Amino acid sequence: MATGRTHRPATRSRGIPEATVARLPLYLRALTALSERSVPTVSSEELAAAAGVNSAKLRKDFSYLGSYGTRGVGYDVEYLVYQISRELGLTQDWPVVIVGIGNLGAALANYGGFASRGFRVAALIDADPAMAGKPVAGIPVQHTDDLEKIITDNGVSIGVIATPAGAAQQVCDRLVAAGVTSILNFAPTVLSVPDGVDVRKVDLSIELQILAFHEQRKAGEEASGEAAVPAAVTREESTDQGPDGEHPAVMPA
Amino acid sequence: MATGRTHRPATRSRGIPEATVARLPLYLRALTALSERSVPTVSSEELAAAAGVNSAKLRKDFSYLGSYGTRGVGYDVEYLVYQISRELGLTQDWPVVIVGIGNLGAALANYGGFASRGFRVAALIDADPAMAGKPVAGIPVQHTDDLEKIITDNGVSIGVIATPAGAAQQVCDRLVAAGVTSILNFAPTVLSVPDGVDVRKVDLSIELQILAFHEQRKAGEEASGEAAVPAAVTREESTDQGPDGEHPAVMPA
DNA sequence: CGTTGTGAACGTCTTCACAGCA
DNA sequence: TGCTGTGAAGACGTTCACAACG
Repeated sequence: MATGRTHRPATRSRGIPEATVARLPLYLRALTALSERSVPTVSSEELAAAAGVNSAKLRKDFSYLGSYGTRGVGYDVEYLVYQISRELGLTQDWPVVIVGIGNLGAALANYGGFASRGFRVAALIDADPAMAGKPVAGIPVQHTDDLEKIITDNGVSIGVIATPAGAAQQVCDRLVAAGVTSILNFAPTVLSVPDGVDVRKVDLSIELQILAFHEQRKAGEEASGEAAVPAAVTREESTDQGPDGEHPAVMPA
Repeated sequence: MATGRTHRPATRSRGIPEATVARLPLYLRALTALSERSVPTVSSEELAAAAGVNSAKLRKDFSYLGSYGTRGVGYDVEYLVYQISRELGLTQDWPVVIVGIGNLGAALANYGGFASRGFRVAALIDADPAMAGKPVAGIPVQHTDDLEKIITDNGVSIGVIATPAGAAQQVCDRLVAAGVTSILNFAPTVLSVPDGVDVRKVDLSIELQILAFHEQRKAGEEASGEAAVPAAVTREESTDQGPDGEHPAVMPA
């Protein structure tokens, strides 16, 4: 068990809302696609459709960044790409280390989506001595012993943990001690980090469990009068919900 | 561009809040760990710490499931494991197909976290004829041509898409047409699905971009009076935020 | 005229604080 | 007494609807 809590008064100052930040990469991706097709301007309606959100939300999001649109016309694609990139900090280069080069770590190392944004895989690190020196995605794997030196030498501030759950906290502690202040955690563990360090987690099995929950709901209601939906096409995340009266009978074990 | 929108009035009926559903897997994992250590009961405070949330939130979450605790004592670990599993639909077996057996797909096939919950990898599917028959994680890869038959024969309702972005929508359409109603999408694309189909997406580069945003903020404020924090340990997601006055000067391209 | 930018209304999620119960 | 369960308050996020403006 860890030490004291700092209570964190959630001083969300005059910054961009977290929900908006989480959508900026989506907009950026849609805009990049438009840019590649040499589309010069785009309306909030069109861009929203491409990003899978509704247009009011998109306009509100953009309003936090500034007034980058032209009334009656829309947004200049190139300009917006630049502004969002800058806001996200992607105009600079972020060296990243990946720790744990198993199946997942290797997949991450090979993933093209990193390099295309400002991320550069500076090093791959694994605890298995047999892996050392072997190239994965063209980058030689280095041993965990050298973790601190690798972080320092490369000025790494973002680390990706793709180790088994048991090793994750220890790796995390070492990353943080060496100067990493942002961590993307793929291991199914809750990481304890000092104040000022950001952790985001991606848990594959959690996503499936959430789907299972909704799937179960659907199955339980298939007989209900509901089938009258005209099979229209919506975008993403339907979170469909027919009427359901009660909790399914609470009976003690 | 897709067809009409159905507007979806967000009829979140008398169900469990989505935010709560998203945390149930976390509680379940923490509880499973306690169960393995044969801990009989746990307080909201302890369990909350183990799951990385605060205790008020946890109690509120559990209150949506029913009154499963004992005042003055806490929660019975085994009983809660059962109740949450049932609520999530994990007491039944969910056959899952993974489409796109590249680095990521292989990592997913090998991921132990699926089998341990109620998920069973029923089939691996890839478009590359050279992959056909080759076993990955002990399961022979099958060709995309047989997708519909595989779905039907195995009664699959949950599909995982780990293909390149370009193939994702097409694969999605075929999955849905064959009867899949829940999709976990790893491809960096917005999927269009009919009403009643759930899509959840995991985008590795988006998570990194969100980290970069916060990282940039930290760097911009390092000189501010702030360093006086007593290095206390908090849990997860600090979302640290020092004071920041202005948007960084809006200058046209 | 068409589209942005935004106040105001609304809904959802989190946190507080304490009554109620074992 | 100690911990759960929950109303009430507050923060946050989304949507509406329209004024502002190129």
